[in-house]
Amino acid sequence: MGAEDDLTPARKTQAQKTPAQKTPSASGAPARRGRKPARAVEPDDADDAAEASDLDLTGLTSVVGYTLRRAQMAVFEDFSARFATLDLTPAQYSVLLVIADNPGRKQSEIARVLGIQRTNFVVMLDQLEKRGLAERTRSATDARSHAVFLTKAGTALLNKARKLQSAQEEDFASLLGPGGRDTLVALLRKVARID
Amino acid sequence: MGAEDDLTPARKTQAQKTPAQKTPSASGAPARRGRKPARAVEPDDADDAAEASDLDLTGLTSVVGYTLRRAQMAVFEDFSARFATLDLTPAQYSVLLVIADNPGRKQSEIARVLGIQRTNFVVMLDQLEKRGLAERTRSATDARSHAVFLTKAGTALLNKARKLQSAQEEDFASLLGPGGRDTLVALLRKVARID
DNA sequence: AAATATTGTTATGATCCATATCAATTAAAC
DNA sequence: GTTTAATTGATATGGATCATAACAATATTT
Repeated sequence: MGAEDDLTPARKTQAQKTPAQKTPSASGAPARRGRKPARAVEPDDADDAAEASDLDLTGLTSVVGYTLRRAQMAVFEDFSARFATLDLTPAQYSVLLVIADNPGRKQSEIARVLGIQRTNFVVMLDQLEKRGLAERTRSATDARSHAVFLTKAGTALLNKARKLQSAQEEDFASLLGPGGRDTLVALLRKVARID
Repeated sequence: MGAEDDLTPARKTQAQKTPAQKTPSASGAPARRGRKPARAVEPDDADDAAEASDLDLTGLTSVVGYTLRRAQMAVFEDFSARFATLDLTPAQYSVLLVIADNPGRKQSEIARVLGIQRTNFVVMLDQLEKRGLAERTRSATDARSHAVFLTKAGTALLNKARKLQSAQEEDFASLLGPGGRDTLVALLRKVARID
């Protein structure tokens, strides 16, 4: 594929999309036809954006799949913003972490455990290798496979990344309460069927 | 402009690797964050992403972002399998649901509340309209905007979908325990900052 | 030795998401 | 009331992600 694509640190990372909400069009339009939200459990509302539109979202906000997707998008965005200075995507971070914890394993093993197709993992590794963060070495026992390691630079970058990541986890902890974060992770692991 | 895509209702619904686990019991060992599983002899582990390899994943399995992503992928896959007969993607289901609860609203409103760019929403609506599930009507008060409604067929399909969706939620409830599902949704809403 | 499987790789297409741009229309400024 | 700005729907386009087919080199099985 070649090309000197990477090195572009600026992904998108632009967040807020609902800054201003014009006043709901008057003209006697039927504002709401569905039923009211009638929300029961909601500790903290007192925000903007949410009430910006008076659309009824109650059909979705208690659906696991939908809240999962929205949460993932929000967390992904937050992650990207934090890691912009390191120019690391969430996927790249996960790769570095797994390599660090499992040095010398085959490409296909790293890819599989992360749920990445080994064919797509090739390009990911290419990029990390091009940036001098990871390296492939030929296995002595199997000439087909490549043993994957982190370079010194890769380890150094990963350590910086770990700190940013810890900060994010702490923010989750303070957002969700003491055991809230742990509970969330435990529930998600069950749903994802990892471990 | 834009070719006809395909009229074939049968999308792709790629190879399903996890054919809907209806048996949600599976409450085996909860949250083992220890070392390797020691792997008892059981190589016929049907599932691919299984931890057939003894790689160390502990660096990731307690990260909110990673577990979120894996959970979302798993749920998405499960959803797609369940909804294959209806030929509905999760995104399409969410659109139908919001339209049903908010009939007559503008495209841009529906899109915004779902976090979809209004430019991308155009194509989504095109497809739903082509299938006779939704329809646009010109607003009498504002010649720019289109009021969106479900057709009879759209309502009928949505009702079928709701049942499948309820079944999925029930499976989550039995997988995660009594209040587990509700707790998960509440936590995810906080993280996603919806409501 | 021949057939088969694994590993890394390339190429390709599909899907999703974001941006720039545009025409029609409405709202706001003057 | 005319000019200017904002909104709405739409098209085109590029990037990122993901899946599949095909292939060469090597290893394993028969």
